Amino acid sequence: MRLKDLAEHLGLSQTTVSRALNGYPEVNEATRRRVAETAERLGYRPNASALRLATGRSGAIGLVLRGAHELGPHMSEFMAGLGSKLAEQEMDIVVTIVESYADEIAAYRRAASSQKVDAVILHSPTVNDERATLLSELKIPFVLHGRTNINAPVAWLDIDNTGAMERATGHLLDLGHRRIALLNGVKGRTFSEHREIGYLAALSSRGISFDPALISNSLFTDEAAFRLAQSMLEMRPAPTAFLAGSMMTALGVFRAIRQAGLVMGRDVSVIAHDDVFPYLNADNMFPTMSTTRSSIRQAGVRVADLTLQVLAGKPAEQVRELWPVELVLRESSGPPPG
Amino acid sequence: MRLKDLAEHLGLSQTTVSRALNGYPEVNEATRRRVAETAERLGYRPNASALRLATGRSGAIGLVLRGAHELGPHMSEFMAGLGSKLAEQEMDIVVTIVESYADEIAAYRRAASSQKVDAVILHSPTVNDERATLLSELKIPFVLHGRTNINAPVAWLDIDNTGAMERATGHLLDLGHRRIALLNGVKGRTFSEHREIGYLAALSSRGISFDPALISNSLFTDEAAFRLAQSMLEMRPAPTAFLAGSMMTALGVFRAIRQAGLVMGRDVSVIAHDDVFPYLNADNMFPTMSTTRSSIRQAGVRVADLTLQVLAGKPAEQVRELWPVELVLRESSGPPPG
DNA sequence: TGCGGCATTCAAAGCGATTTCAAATTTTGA
DNA sequence: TCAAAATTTGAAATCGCTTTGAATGCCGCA
Repeated sequence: MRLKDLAEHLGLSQTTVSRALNGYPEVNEATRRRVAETAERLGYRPNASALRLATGRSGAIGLVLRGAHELGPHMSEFMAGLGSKLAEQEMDIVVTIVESYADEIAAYRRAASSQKVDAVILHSPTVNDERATLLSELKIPFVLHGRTNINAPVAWLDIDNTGAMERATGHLLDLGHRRIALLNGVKGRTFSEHREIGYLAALSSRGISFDPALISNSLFTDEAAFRLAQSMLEMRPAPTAFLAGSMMTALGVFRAIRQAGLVMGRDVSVIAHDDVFPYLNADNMFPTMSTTRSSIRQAGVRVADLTLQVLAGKPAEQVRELWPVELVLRESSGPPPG
Repeated sequence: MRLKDLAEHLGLSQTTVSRALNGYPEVNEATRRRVAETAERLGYRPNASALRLATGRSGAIGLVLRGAHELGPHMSEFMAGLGSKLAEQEMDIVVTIVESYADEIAAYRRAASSQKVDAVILHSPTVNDERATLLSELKIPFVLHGRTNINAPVAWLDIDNTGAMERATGHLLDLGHRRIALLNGVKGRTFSEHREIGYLAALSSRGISFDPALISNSLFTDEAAFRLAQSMLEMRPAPTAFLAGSMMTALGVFRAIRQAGLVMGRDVSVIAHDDVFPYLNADNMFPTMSTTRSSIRQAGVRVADLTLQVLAGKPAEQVRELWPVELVLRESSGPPPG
């Protein structure tokens, strides 16, 4: 069923039918109703490719992911938020999986020249993210989930990682902890750097020196966290508290603590960053987990909003949001033993 | 940079340039090289919408997800596999997030009439899945991840859930367990039914009666599993073994066992189904987890393959694959106490 | 020399929508 | 009552590509 068929069926021109369906004013109300009713009854839908070619808009936003590590639980939560908002505008997400960084760059170039998507979401940026630079050079509208320092206006939404870590660390210090381990994300990512800055700020504001051996950088997997926590617990003096970068990390730390014959919340405190996974709830852990909490799904919803604003023409430099992070204290953190 | 511009730049017609780039035979080798080189140098890429309109192919496959529960860790692993294969063909995944079942149906209808995607992947089917029926009526090529019973040929790939559960249950029975709890997926899904069938088959083949109170159905979340396992452990006699539907489920069971003051692998055995998450490894749990193991990411890769075959014209009834499931015994399972 | 055959190239017709510009019809106002 | 204005409709151009069908030039062979 093409527009042409529908028009013939109605005894009208394509022009009029198109206008009727798209809500243009210059069409008789009776005609419009008749068109709408018939289109509905016949199940007419404009051909997506034709519509895109004619309008120049693709009705989709792009997400380029490096398969192995990036399409994990964080990304899927983020996508869930993103998609739920985009669905309201009948837009969808075009996911491109790439192997390498080079492929990722190529994917963006291709996206630009093939006009496959109207905008792109960029995530997990590095401190000076070349992809962001590339996207602005290519003039592809994009919104960054996170922050980066580049010489171009960037629309972004980020959470206050620095503030979150500063408060969590400060809280532990105030409880009397002196050796606090930071299981941070991979080096070079802005959020990792920000978290480290917050951590260091809390220490230095209380005049406490820091031990580089207590800071580690890794992926947020249960396994990596277990190994790191285990080896840190063998240090003498051992850390009395851990800051875990994600809930997966917390699971690994938890395991290491148990295996060392210690009890979380009594012998060792843990505060984890919680991106609010529906299937892994800090409140339902045992003991319940103290967290710095910020919903990544909500962030996805909002990033979708911002993307729509950017597409509507709002200048990138006016699109920036920094979200506060809650510190939620539960059983896994307390004063150090002794 | 349009084809027209490129053609003018080269002093050739659009026809020749198009043919040169698309590898048609009737073009001079020297010309082809010149075209290819210039296109590369100028960074020409065909406009995706125009190409799609002209060829009738959209270069994308669709995935419709109900936001909240479906876009979880399982789906993201599956997508990672799917996408890595599709990327080789420069195809991408169009993700549509919907709220309700009605929205999902509408999304398929829209996909059909707008020709937004070349094919669709259907997942987590029910025993008689109406969506599958709809898709075959709409004549949208699709591949099912899982199985369903409908009156139409369906291309599918599934794992042998029945066999897996039968073996796992049989193994526990042979170790001497008599009260084995099954924490199954939600009722109505084919995989849940298959697992229950396998479970029951193992019991009945050994002449052991089954207690319906030991079977539960829920989402695969840590929280639901915890609650269910907890209440089962309060039964008298309590189950001495658990079959956990996923690694998330296993985490909840693990927690319930601990909270009851019991030790996993000694007082209570657990065998979990493992979809092989890179961030949550059965080998790295404490104790290490016995599992029925089948990589969901690999399944994604293969489903992509099958989809391409279907698009190439292979009849759906010839596309069906049943994958065996490994039983991997580790520390979390052993003979019952006493 | 003339002609069929081959290798190349091109002009133009789609693909299915939107949109410009013009035409037809109805309403309005003096 | 009639011209002007407003309303409503339509023909045709356009978006950027592929593909059909025709044309061009060159070669070898009788």
